[in-house]
Amino acid sequence: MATLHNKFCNFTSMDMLSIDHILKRNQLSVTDSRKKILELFKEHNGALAHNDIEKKTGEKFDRVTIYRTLQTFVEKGIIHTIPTPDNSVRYALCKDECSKGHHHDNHVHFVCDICNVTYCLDSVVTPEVNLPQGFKPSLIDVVVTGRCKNC
Amino acid sequence: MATLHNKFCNFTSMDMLSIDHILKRNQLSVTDSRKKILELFKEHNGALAHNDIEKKTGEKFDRVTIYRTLQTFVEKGIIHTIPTPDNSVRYALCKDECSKGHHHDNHVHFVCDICNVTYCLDSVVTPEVNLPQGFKPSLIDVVVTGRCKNC
DNA sequence: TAATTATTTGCAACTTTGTTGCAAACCTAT
DNA sequence: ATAGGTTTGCAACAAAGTTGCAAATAATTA
Ligand SMILES: [Mn+2]
Ligand SMILES: [Mn+2]
Ligand SMILES: [Zn+2]
Ligand SMILES: [Zn+2]
Repeated sequence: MATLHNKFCNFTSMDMLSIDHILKRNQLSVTDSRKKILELFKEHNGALAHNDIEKKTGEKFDRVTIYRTLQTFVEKGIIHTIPTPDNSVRYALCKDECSKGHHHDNHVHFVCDICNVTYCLDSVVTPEVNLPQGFKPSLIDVVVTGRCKNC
Repeated sequence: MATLHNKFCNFTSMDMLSIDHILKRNQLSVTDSRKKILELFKEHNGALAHNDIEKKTGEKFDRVTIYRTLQTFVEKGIIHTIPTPDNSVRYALCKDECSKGHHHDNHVHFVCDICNVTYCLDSVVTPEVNLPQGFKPSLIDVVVTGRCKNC
């Protein structure tokens, strides 16, 4: 397996192919901004906020483009949103099962108070909740705040 | 028990006293804006966003005052915040056990997709979550979205 | 009750975050 | 290589949130 080595990217060619593939699979044209933002999600182990992406890409892309790219990715089921107590939307990569308008990210999220990293705890399945009579759930978000394993 | 009847308020004198009492108990001076905002929370059965309060109070108070009042109330444990998937902070009255810097609102929240009302489901206690090794929870937010009992 | 002190408010000015329309640039397919 | 559809960046705007400070209000003291 060949490895690409330029100063901007420490991805293997397989990773690159997979990024292109994710876009194509979702009928999205392969553009610089979409590739770069997907790369960021792949290399960053945790969730990213709009602002994180803006910083990590430097001045490379317009703010509007980032907003639109994130929207598109959410719609296509490539990333999902995570509500947080401090009310800043964060985004993380979906598993392969998610698709256009159909998310299946039924895992618990953890936001570290100290390092501020947001984890997708894929192994922790969203618990059952017994709602009062008449309430019909369609989505359950569980966000745990505390001290993470690295802090 | 006497009842106050003017066009602005359908509160009993007991309610009014209790509003004053909540403020005094928390070492807050009793001002028009604080009384009015607390009143809104008492009469509205559900959570309110900053914007709801701005609308319901008309032009009566400055936007900044509302921001500061909500902050103060959260700090004192009079209201608590509710994270929502659409990322608009909402606030709801705490039970009496909450106090300065020490919230005990361990109940599930429900946001209706249709009428958009946010409920504190006081009877539904936050479920246990088994976190992976090394993660120490300090707060668990459970937000359920769906169709409410009135929709 | 009146004067004094401490707290809160409103305003202005500003920053950050998010939205929209449109022409130029880019990607894809022929 | 070209044509057609899509995406991007820009500009202009709207909404949300923050800060400093002087004036107004509430609490305390005399
Ligand atoms: Mn996740
Ligand atoms: Mn609540
Ligand atoms: Zn941490
Ligand atoms: Zn409803």
